[in-house]
Amino acid sequence: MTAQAQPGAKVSGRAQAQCERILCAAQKCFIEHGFHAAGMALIAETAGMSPGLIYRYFPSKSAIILAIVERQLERSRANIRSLHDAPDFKEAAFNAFLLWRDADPCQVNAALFLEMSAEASRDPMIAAGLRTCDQEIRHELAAWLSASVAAGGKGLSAELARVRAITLQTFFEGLSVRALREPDTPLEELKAAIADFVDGLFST
Amino acid sequence: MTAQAQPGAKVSGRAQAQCERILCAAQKCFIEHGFHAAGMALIAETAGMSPGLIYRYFPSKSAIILAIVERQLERSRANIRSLHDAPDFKEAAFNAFLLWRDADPCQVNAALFLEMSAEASRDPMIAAGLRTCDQEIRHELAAWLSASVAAGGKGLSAELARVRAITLQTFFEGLSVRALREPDTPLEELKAAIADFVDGLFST
Amino acid sequence: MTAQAQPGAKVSGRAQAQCERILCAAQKCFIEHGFHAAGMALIAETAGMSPGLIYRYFPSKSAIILAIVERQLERSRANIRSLHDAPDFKEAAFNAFLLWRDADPCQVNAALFLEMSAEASRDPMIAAGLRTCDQEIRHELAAWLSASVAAGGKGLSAELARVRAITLQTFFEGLSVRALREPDTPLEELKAAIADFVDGLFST
Amino acid sequence: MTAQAQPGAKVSGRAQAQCERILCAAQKCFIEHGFHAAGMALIAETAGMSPGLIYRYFPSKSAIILAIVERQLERSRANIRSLHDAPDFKEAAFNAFLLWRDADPCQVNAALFLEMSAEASRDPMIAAGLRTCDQEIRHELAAWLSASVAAGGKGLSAELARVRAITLQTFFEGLSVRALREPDTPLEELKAAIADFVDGLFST
DNA sequence: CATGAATGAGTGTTCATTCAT
DNA sequence: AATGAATGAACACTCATTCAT
Repeated sequence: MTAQAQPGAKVSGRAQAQCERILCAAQKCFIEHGFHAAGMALIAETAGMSPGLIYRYFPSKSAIILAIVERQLERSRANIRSLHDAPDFKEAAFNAFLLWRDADPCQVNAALFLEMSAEASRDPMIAAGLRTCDQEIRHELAAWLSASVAAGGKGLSAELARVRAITLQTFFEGLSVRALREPDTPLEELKAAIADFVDGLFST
Repeated sequence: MTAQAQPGAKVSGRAQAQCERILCAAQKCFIEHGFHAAGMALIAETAGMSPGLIYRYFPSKSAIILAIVERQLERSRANIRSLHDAPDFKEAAFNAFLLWRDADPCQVNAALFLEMSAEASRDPMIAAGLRTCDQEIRHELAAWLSASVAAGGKGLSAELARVRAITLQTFFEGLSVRALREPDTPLEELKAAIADFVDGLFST
Repeated sequence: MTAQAQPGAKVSGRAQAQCERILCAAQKCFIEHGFHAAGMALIAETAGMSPGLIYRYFPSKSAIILAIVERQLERSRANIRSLHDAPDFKEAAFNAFLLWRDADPCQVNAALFLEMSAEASRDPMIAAGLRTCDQEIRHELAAWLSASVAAGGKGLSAELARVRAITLQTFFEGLSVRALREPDTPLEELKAAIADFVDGLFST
Repeated sequence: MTAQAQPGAKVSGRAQAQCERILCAAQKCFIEHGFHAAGMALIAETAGMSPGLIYRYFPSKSAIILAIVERQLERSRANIRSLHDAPDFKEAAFNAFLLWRDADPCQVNAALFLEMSAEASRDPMIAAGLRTCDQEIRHELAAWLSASVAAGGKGLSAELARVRAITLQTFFEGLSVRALREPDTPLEELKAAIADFVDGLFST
């Protein structure tokens, strides 16, 4: 019961807490200024530490992005799993989008999502990380779509589930772009478009 | 009526040609290396001129992006208008995506599209340009959707046309993200997803 | 006759002059502060230009050292060839050492020589450059030693000439070390040691 | 007489042991990576202690080099004294060089020797230390050279002994440079050059 | 109109040194 | 006595932009 209090965990806890501080600060800076414009000095200042200290925890700037991607993977998985219990998918999708758009600075959000996607076209490590992340999320989505209705799923055939997972993923990624390119789009319009999309797919 | 009678136009013609050369070169470089990694020196070399000369036609690197955005607007409008004559929307959508993904260097493509979207979150001028572009495209789409079937349209009500234009736009933007994050996705899978999406929206 | 005035040579002349300025400044800085302690900013300031401009002419700091090494090679060769006409080798050797020790900042001197040797143990490119330089100088020395007395040489057998070239080279390199480790050694003592060394080798 | 009776000495003994560990580790690191490339962190790790602890025994990185120089002085003296008993100086000189070139990590060797010499041109404390070291070694050499043949010496006059000590010292320093600049020189060539040098000096 | 040499502020990263524990 | 996390001032190098020619 007191296992959490063991000294080893304590030490590791300190390091992990520093990593958290750095990742949160980096996310905030990347969102506000973009990946290239956010210098290590700014990230360090935001994290309340010196630039040099960051390199004790991450070997490079790219490694920080990579860590953000990997951290996000688990969060996305949790979000998708929560769909199993959602009474109305249309509502759930809209709420997910809202969270995604206006996430607190310690969550990946739409802006950072695009920033990372753009960076992937240059940095192979980031590209690989994103690819893995996307695949896992798609598998999770397909699992939900092919689960029986009784189990909170949609009861689709395995084949259709795979295709529709792509369709859903694509549309949600499109929403991220929308949020960035026309941030002042009225929410009702987006809600209507989401409804239009979901109704079409799951109408039968 | 004769060209010689308009010396101003002649000069303007040359200037416009230079602008074209710069914009094409810049697009090529941005697509190949990304917005930040493509230096002005590379753009100048690609355009076959000196770096200094670029600044005679564009006040800054951002201004070049802006011009690319605006130039793309007209092209997109033309693309959408061609939908009126397309026999099968599903097929047309897939072909549009292919062009978009593998565009020749003088066309905006998926990679550049995301690059610009990400940049917009920092540069207000680019943001404004993209917003205008998106709106015009959406209006064009809505016009097509609400046109009568006889006129090559879809005969939707004005209200539904507006919503569905957003839905379509969102999905296509999502396809851009897909193309960048998982470039090796089999084309058949994407084609199936596009079909899944279009079938759902226009099934009735 | 006016070939030197051709425009091509003029342009190349400008670039070469800049290279010279950089190399001279770098040599001065390396001698005064050492290779690592002499920052690019200091070299640039010494050369009367901005740091960025150096990189138009040399791709890296190491490349500057390499260029210095290569430039020195030709100078050393010329020095050795002048031995053919020297009436007294003992005198010539001592004078060569004096020049070497107190060279003007645009000549490699003892301090820079050691700096480069030490750096070679880390930078393989510099190591390769120095190796080539040493070999060429040794060959030049051997050629002089095996030339007939009538031709200003020493008339040694080819085999002995090769060995003795190493002996001479080694001793001269030792003089560089001496000049740095005990700079206030009386010149007469060094002159006596040089005489002792030369007398021994060429006594018969 | 008992160690316990001298608590001060005990403490000093521990401190001295720590100093030894640091010096050996530093020498190893300097030889393997060079003076500037060997960081305090690496030295600390090699010595099996924390970086901070080193500063309890040495005020700076330069102080470590200085201590290495001083420690080497005694070792060199011992080496020279062993010449008294050497049957063949030529052989002894070659063996000394081999040891010098491939010394175990707790001995100063050729690479470190040059590293220190180069550093001396900047750091006055190191320069002073090296100067003292060189003088003592030269005196030791001169003493051997002027000792009677019966005593294992060379029986030179005091004056010639002083000069020849410089000659010998210079040549050996030159061998260090050779070892670094052309490490793949065949040993036989160096042996021949050493023989050439020694034969010349001691031929009569 | 056109050049390309020149600028200089800015980048990610390193490392000798310090100090709270 | 000992730790190792933390500092911060460097460093080599880049690149959008300017300007003398």
